[in-house]
Formats: sequence, C-alpha cells, structure tokens
Amino acid sequence: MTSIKDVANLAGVAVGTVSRVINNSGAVKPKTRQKVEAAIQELNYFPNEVARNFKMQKSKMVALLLPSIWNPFFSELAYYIEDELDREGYKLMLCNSGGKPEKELYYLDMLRQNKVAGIVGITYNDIENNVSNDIPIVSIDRHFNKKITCVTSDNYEGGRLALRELVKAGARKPAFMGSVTSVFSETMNRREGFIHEAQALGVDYVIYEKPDPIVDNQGFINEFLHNHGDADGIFAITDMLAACYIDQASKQGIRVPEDVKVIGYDGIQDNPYFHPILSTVRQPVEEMARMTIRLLYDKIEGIPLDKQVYRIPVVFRQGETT
Amino acid sequence: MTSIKDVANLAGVAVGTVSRVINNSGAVKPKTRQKVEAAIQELNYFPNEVARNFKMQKSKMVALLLPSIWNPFFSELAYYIEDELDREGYKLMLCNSGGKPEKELYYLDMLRQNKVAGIVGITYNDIENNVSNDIPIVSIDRHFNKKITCVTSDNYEGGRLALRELVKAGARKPAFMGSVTSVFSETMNRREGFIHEAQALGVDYVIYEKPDPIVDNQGFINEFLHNHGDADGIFAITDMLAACYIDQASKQGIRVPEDVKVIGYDGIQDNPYFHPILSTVRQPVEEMARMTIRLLYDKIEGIPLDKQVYRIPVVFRQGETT
DNA sequence: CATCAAATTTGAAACGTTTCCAAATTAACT
DNA sequence: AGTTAATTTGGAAACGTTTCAAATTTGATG
Repeated sequence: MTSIKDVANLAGVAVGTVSRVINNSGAVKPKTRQKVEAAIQELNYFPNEVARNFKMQKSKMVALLLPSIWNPFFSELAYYIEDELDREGYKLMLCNSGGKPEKELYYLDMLRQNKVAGIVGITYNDIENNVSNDIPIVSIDRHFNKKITCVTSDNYEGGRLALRELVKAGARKPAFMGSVTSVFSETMNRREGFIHEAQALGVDYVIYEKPDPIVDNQGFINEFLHNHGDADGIFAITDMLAACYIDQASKQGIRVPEDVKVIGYDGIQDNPYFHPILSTVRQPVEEMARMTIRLLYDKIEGIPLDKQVYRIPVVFRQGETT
Repeated sequence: MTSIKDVANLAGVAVGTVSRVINNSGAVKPKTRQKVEAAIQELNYFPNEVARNFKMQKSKMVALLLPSIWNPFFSELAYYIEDELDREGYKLMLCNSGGKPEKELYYLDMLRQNKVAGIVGITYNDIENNVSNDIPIVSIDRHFNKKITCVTSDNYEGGRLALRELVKAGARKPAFMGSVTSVFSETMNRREGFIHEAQALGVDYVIYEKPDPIVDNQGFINEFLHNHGDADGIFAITDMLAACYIDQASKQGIRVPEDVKVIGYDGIQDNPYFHPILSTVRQPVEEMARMTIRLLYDKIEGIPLDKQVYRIPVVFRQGETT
C-alpha cells in the first residue's frame, strides 16, 4: 500500500510536509503544495484512516447500542442518526443487544476497547457504573445520572394528550396498558401524565401493567380483557402493543373504535397502507435523532450541556382507532 | 491509558511476553503467565484494539451498504447480519446510501480508507469498477461479476410460484407489477419466472413496469388501473408495492381478494397485526443474511468460492389477499 | 557436571500517521 | 549588502501493538 512516505519521496519533500498538505495545517508554499498534490494524484494515494485513528488516539466512530434494529421505531431512529453523523464525517456502528444486560455490558466493553468517539445508548439496564468516564454517552428514553445525557419525547405530556384524546373520542373509562419499566426509563412518565390528567378531569381510569419486557403480549392482553372488560378506551404504551390489542380484541368480537377507542405511542406507521391506521402519540423521531447526535458532538468536544434531560414535544396523530 | 508496557513492567517481563499471553500465541511458562495475568488484573488493562488494527493492517469491521435501514426488509436483514457477525467478533458499520450512486461511491471510498475487513453491498448502480480488489464484497440481489459474490433469493422460482398461486386462487389474467431494474439486479428474474410460468400454463398475462426506483407509487398504480382494469391478479415486486396497490384499488371500489388477487414479495409482515395480511413470496431473510456473512468470511480468509451466485429457496406464505 | 536440544524470553523493528523543534530559506527592512 | 524577522521545510519521536531473530534458561542425557 502506498504511504505518505512514497508521496514524500516522489514529490521530493519530507513526510511532514505531505501531512501538512493533506490536513491543511501549517504553512505550505503554493509551489510545494502543487508538487505534493501531483504526487498524490500519480500514486493514487489516500490516507490510511486506521493509522490516523491510532496516532490521534481517537476515531470518528459512534456506536448505536439498542435492543433490535428490527424494531421499526429503532430502525427509523437509526436512519436519522446515521444521516446526522455522516454530515460531520462520523461513522455509525450498530450493536443489537437484544435488551439483555450481559450483552449490553459486553458491547460496552468492546466499544471501549475500540475507542469509539461516543455512544448512543438505548439500554434496558443501568449502565451508569459500567461505563468509563472518558467516553461520551447520550441515551434515549433512559435517564440514569448526570454523566449520561438523556433525550426523550415528552412522555408526560404524551400521556396527558392520550388521555384527553380518549375522553374526547368518547371513552368513559380509559385504561393505561403497558409494562412496569425500570425507574430509569423515561417512558414511565407516559403513565404519570395519563393518571394526572385523568384525575384532573375527574375521569375513572384503569392501570394495567406487566414486567418489562412483556414476552407474552397475547396472554397479557387476554388477561386484561378478562379483568377489565368495562374499559372503553386504551392507551397502549407502544404502537405494537396497541396493534396487538386490537387484533386480540377483534377476535373476541370487540370493535375498534366503536366499542373501544385505542391510542398507541410512537407513530411507526410511516406508509399507512395497512389497517387499522392507529391513532397515536407520534414521537418526533427525526428531531430526537438529530438532537441526540448534536448533543453527543458537544460532549465529544467537551462543551458542557445545560440540561440532563432534553424533552421534545409530541403530537397526536389521528388514525382510525378513535 | 495503561498499555502493554505498563503491564510488562509490573510483571517484570518483556512486552513481547505480555503480547503472547494476551493472544495465546507462542510458548509461555505457566508461572510467567500467572505473573502477567495478575498484572493485567491489577492495572485493569485491556488491549487497545485500534493499535492492534493498525499494526495488523486489518480490522474486524464489516460494512453494510444499503439504501435505507428504515425499510423493514433491510432492517430485518441487518439484524441477522449483525448477529452473525458478532458470533465471530466482527463489528457492523451501517451506511445508508439512499440508493444514490454518488453516495454509494463516497461510502465505498471511505470504507477503503478505513480498511474494513469486508463489505455487504445492496447497491443501485454497478460498483464493480469502483471497488478495489483487496476488499472482499458480497452483494445481495445484485450480480455484477466474478469479483463480487452474490446472495439472492430464488427470484425466478419466486416468480413462477407467484404466477401459479395467482392462477390457483382463480385469476384469469394475472399481471406483473414492478420496476425495470438494472441488468445487474437479480430481482429481474422475478419477472422472468412469472412470464415463463404463464407461458408454460398458457395463461394470458400483463407486464407493467416503471423505471427503478419508482418515486410516485400512487401515480404508477393509478396508471396501471386505468390501462389494465381487466387484470384480476397482481404480482407486485415488493410487499410495499402490493400494499400500496391494495390501498389505491380499494379507493376505486376494487375489492381484494374478491375482485383481484394480490401477491407480494419479501414477507415483511413479521407481526401480522395489521391488515390485510399479504399473501406473499417470503424471502428467507435470516438464511440469506447468515450465508452472506459466512461467504464473506471465506473471502476474507482467501478461501475460493465455488459459485458466483447463491440462490436460496423461497416459500409462498398465504395471507388474506388470495 | 558438561553438553546439547528444546523451550522460553528478550528487545528492537515496523506499521502510517501527526506534531514539534530546529534548521533552512525567503522576505522585508536599513 | 547586511541584518532581522517571518515563513517554510526537514526529520525525528511517539502512538500501542505484533513479530522475529537472537539470547537465555531449562531439563534431559551421558
């Protein structure tokens, strides 16, 4: 492989000079620059990025650690994250943890060994103590501590919004359906918003939860239908759960939205060719992704951030289920 | 950062010895090994992977170059590819090209500079000439030349299968709906299989194509409906197109499957909560992903492959649209 | 205990950059 | 032209690892 040394020889200059030409650093006489550039052309030389990373002790690689890229919400997020990273010449490394704590730690270790510039983490367990201080992290939807900045949709307002929309659509006894998430998860606030708004409006409501992650959605939903057949509105903590509910409910002859109104959360239906089109609280995925990366840039450059948690407004998107 | 030298000092041995302990290469006396391991423990040392990559002039990084991870077919593929890579300690770098030739070339250049171990490419234009020989590539669904091995579903059989299923479901005049793909694209064979099977069975058929990629699906479909209102079976080249057709057709009062039978290709509906559940030719995504990576491993290790194109059987999956 | 082969260890070179100081050249004034 | 200041260039050191030839230790054998 042709190296900077070959270029220097051919151009009749020192390696340092070639380096300065390549990086536009330091002063170089126009004539010298020309010679060097000619040599680069002739040898079809391109800098060895690996050597550079090594020398600089840092790389332009950012890792995205999430449960599964297969999940449509995450794949949309990953799309925008990669796009935003590319704008500054950063590269994206993808790590599927499956939500398993041991795999999350395994990847965290690996990323440290590989000296990535930063990490975007969507993790299931508390990684606060397993993370070295010298690698910037921004997490999505998980708030651990000062060290790890968090970007999230405004879950609390989302919960309130969902409750209001259910009531507006005619529900008299709305139910929250979801999982008991860890105290670190910001998604917990969806439930809080729901509850507080129900109380503020004086509406009767139901809370139904299962440990996270829910493995047996169907069983969970059937149990709910058995115990709370009187609920006439559902706020499901994710679109997937909402869709699953509708599927199960229809098997029992329950019609949506005639008998029960349903609202999900996420807004994963990008191409609304499939039905029912969910009424949902749409997360501003693109904005979240870009903000995450820009905050990560700040951390990489050592710029102090003014907040620990950045909440981005959500909007209600009307579908066919309310 | 603590380096191999610190470990060597603490353990009272030479750096070479530490290296041999870490890599299990060469002979090391048990007693020495113990001393070294103790030192590693005490210093909490872990090898600098970047330095290693540099010295070895290769990394365990594989790039996945595709139009958009947002596309559910690709995100499933990416999931399995990452999983298979991780089994051998390889890492995945994700590159969204948007299907734009210039972006594909830009990424290819970048990957070369970064000395990735290999590339999985799902590209829109012919990258044959823009790729150096020293970096192994396996492509999915695109067959350029000897240099680039191709993994694909058995598109030809998939086309035949779709035609047969449409006829079996009662269609008298089935239509193929898709895009005129480049000659390099293996997906072209879906059309060929469709045509040949129709001819073999003596069935009347329609071929309707638009340049790839189709930007205005709706316009394309409406044009089709206008020109070929008599077609009573549709084989759409992707599930997305099938779903879009059904959506448009229903707006014109056409019922599926009563009036028209529809079959897609891909099998993207992993969680069939949404309707209609498409009848489709399911690509064996997991198998394709794993085979792709194993072939890439062979290429990385210089093992010659016996074929240029590896075709994996498809199956028909009955949904609600036939 | 002397010898020799095998096993183990040492330490320097190399990988391709960037960076920094010193040296050399050029430019700007008297 | 001579002096000084500013600009440009040269080249070595350093980053953390692996590898390899040479040196040393070990252990068996006579």
